[in-house]
Amino acid sequence: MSLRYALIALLTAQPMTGYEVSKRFGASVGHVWHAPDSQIYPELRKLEKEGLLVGEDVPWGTKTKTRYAVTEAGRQAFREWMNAPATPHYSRDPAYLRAAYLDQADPDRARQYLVRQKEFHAERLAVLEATRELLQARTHPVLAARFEHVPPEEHDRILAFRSYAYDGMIARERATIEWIDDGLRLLDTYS
Amino acid sequence: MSLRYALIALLTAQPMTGYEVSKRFGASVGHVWHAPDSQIYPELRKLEKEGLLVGEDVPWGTKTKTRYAVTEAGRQAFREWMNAPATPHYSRDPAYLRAAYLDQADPDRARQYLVRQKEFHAERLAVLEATRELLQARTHPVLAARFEHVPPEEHDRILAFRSYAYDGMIARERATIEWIDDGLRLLDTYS
DNA sequence: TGGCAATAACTATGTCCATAGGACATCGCT
DNA sequence: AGCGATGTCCTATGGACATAGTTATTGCCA
Repeated sequence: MSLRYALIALLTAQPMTGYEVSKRFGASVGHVWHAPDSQIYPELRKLEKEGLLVGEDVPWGTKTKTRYAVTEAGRQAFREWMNAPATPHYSRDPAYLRAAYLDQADPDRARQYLVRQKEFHAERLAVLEATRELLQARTHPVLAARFEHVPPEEHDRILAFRSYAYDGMIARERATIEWIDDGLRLLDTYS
Repeated sequence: MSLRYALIALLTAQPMTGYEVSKRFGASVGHVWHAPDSQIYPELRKLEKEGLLVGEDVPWGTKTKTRYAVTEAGRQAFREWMNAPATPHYSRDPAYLRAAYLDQADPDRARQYLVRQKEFHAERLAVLEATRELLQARTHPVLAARFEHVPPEEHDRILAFRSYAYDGMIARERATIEWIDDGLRLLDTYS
């Protein structure tokens, strides 16, 4: 259920075609809630059918593409979702499952695995930190587009919460990397 | 794909019926990889059909229930999975999405939301810490069952990696709780 | 011994999501 | 004018997962 709100959130910055959504998604809300094209396009159409988005046909070659904009109903639905009570969420991270049974793996493979994991998380950390910089500098394209039609006195507040989300993700990545280092040390101890 | 390995891992401790699996799951591997009954029962049958588990019929009233045990093929599949290269994993936590747009929520609702989230995470933290204690004391039922048929010199190693997984989850919960506290402070600043 | 709670085992249904594509458009080059 | 690279838009398929049930058995005690 979160994808739809991620899409609405993105489209409140500015109207976009499906392709633009799918591109910008990956560099903004997508950090926070990843989704592939194959989910984005159908969901956009579904949201249009439900009246949370309006699609405007734009000529494209001999065909047309659709530019989506958020409707008032869409804004309302988003606000309701934001104001809804919290629902518990089960974390399901395969890394913990593998970690728990790392004693069963070949120690060298286990080490390779952890090193690779560390690389993934280091890369993600770098992307998150870079994006956070862009936000702080107010040059992030989606944020900049949003600021163009939002009164300046709200800018700080918006920026503060966007950054806050990134802070959480960055802290998590850092903690994960430390945890992986612990795992490598554990492997050294027990092999 | 992880559920099946979580189930195999659990069943290597001792053979169990579907019901036992679904109960014990929640107090062990389930912390690491949550799954409801409706996924567990079909997956067990699928694993049996693939030969990774054997089911033995046990009379139960006028009917029978099935007690599952891991086959050698099952152990092998598990080892292969443990030795496979790491695959990236997209984190998808609705909490970050909501956090990013908390400026859109009614401040009181936002505060309620964060407080509730904090409760969830505090509860989960308590469960994880308690389970970790049980592991350390070697009184955790699943671990105890496993130790009965595993040579004593391997006990420490197994315990170390189980604890390691819990350490990671505990660290994550602690970090999340701190992050939520930051969010509450942020709300105070901007409202 | 009849009833009721707790235990045990399982199913149905729909949505979410990942993997893997397919098809047309535009641009720059030769 | 033709060709390939890249950009744009979208689909098909199956498995994973959540929510919400159903049916049978056992134990207990009034």
